[in-house]
Amino acid sequence: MSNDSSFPKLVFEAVRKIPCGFVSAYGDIAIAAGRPRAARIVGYTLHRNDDPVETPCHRVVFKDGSLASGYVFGGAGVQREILEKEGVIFTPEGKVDMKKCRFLP
DNA sequence: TGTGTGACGATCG
DNA sequence: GCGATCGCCACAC
Repeated sequence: MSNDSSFPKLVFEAVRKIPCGFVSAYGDIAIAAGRPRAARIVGYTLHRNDDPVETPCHRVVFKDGSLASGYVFGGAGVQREILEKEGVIFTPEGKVDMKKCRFLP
C-alpha cells in the first residue's frame, strides 16, 4: 500500500508492469501515471532512472514504434536485440510492431 | 524563487 | 504529406 503519488514512482511501476514480449509508449506510461500529456516527463523521468535494474526502460518506445534515441543498452542497436529476444516483433523499418506488442494497461 | 531544458505527442500551417 | 511549433510537468542551476 505504498500510496506514493509521486509521478516518477508511478512511471517506474507502470514500466515494470510491462510483460515480457511487450512494449509501451511514453504517452501510454504517462496516462498510466496520471499525466496523459506528460509524455516528455516520462522520458525525462526514465532518463533519470532511479532504478535501472527494476525498470526495463528498453520496453518503452515512441508511439511510432521507434526506439528511444540517445540511450541504448550497451550499444547502438542492442536495445532492439533485447526486445527481439523477449519476443517483441520488429518491422523491416526497424521499429516495434505496436499492433501486436503494444501493452495497454 | 524563477528560468531553462528535456528518452514526447499532438496539432497547426 | 511534411515541417515547425506549442504544451505538458519535473528537475537542475
